Amino acid sequence: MKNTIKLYNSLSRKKEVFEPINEGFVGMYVCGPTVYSDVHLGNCRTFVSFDIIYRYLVHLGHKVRYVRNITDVGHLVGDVDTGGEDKIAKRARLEKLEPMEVVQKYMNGFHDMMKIFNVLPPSIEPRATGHIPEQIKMVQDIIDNGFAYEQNGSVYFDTPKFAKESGVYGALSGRKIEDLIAESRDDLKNQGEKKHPSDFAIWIKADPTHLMHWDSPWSVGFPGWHLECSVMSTKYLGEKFDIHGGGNDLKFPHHENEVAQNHGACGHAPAKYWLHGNMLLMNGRKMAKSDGNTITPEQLFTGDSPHISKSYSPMVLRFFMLQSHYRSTLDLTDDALLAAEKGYRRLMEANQTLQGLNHPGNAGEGDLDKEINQLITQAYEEMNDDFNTPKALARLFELVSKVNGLKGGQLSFGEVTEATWNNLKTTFQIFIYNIFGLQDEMAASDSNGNGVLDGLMNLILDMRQTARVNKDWGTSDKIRDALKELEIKVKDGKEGSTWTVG
RNA sequence: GGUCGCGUGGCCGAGCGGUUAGGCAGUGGUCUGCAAAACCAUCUACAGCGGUUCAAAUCCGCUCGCGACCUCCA
Repeated sequence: MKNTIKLYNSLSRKKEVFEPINEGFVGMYVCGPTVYSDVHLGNCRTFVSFDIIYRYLVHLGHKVRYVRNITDVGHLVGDVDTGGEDKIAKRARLEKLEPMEVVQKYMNGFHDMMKIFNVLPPSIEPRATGHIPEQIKMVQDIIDNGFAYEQNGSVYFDTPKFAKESGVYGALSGRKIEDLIAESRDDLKNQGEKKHPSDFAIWIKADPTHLMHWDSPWSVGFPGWHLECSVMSTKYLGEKFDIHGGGNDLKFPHHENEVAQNHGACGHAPAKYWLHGNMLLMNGRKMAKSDGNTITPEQLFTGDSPHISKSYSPMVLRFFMLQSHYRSTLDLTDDALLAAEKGYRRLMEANQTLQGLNHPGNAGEGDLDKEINQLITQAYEEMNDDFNTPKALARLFELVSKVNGLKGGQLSFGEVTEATWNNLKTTFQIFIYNIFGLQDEMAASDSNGNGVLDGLMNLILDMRQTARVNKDWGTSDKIRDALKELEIKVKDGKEGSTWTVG
């Protein structure tokens, strides 16, 4: 199967054929979280989106080095000029903890949540504080190249100069250089140490009370936000790498400034393809920590929120996210989650059916065989087209109907070859588990000794079957109703009854 | 104010010039002791007004509504 991927490059604003810089190898950098508070759902959506992209690239056989950073210094609340405080330092002050304790605490929480959502860990997860010498070096390089200046111990990136000389500033976020330059007139009074309002700090002199600081040629201070990503992507992926990803809201200023820094230090752009995930909305508005419009993952899992009527499992959320394209906004509502939950179950149950159903052999090839193979091919084509998970999912659901039809006898195995059937089995496993990264939360048995449960259920369903054969409907219905109370659903099929939890 | 994007059927959500997206919900059937599940069929669409085209949800213009970024955010 030929798999040429097309992906939407934010830089060119169009879909491009993906051609790795080094055939067979892919370098991908995704901006990770600033660990100053609990992760919220919006973050999770971004990381799930890139997890699927990562998984798909790996599935296609690329050797992917996936770098996702942890920002643990430099990210300010507000702006340098207005006395912005480092987010981690502020939190440390408020919680009376060491900054590194804050970092550890929320980083652990972040990792736990990623695991809950079945997001694979990156190949390298570098931290800003672990790369201070490298950041100092890059600041120096940028100064040496004439794109930064020192001012009272802080170092600022000279955006007008860079914009004029490189012609690339603003290209990613669609900002016009003329507008940036023109800005200077109006905001002249508020620019503090900066020569121009759009200049940004790459090294910040720490005031004496600041909890995190390092020696540098300019001052005892700390690196500016944006710099860590330029430094760490360069260090682990090289000056030029394939994919840089992140949330839409990072396009400006974060990514724009990152590009500027890389240019300023190395003379060229860092990433070939820029991918941006779109925002998770709630009630039609961006879900953000900064205002109240938010729901935590924990609240979703427990149902403890005025926005939802019940609890939803992590995989229902993951499925919900798969149903929209990563570049589209996704509106979280209770109705949508309810629908996603049912869809998720239908998919997983069909997969259980599929895996447990063996081809009877002696079959020919018919239209159905062709349809199945075509749908499988299409599912891949959808993924190749800018990782279109909703469309790929749609193809899978069409296959679900085929599987159920074959199980229920509405469709005939006589039209499907054994090879196709086995291919279908494999394809489902690959898509559901390897690519989409879903987990089967309803599987009857898991690691902790559910052999006992299986045994009990077999016994109970066997007794109910006896009652049914004897037309003792009272007993059989009583068993079914009682199990339903325990959240166990019994489904009567032609070859006996099956059950699912939840 | 500047920049960008969006408005699809009861809900979510694909589509980007001509074909059934898909999920959930609804309706009618099949199956079933009944129910559930499953299968089959089926009803609600492309914000409004113009234009381009043989053909527009899809391209262009205008109007209305919404959102994001421009300040910390994934």
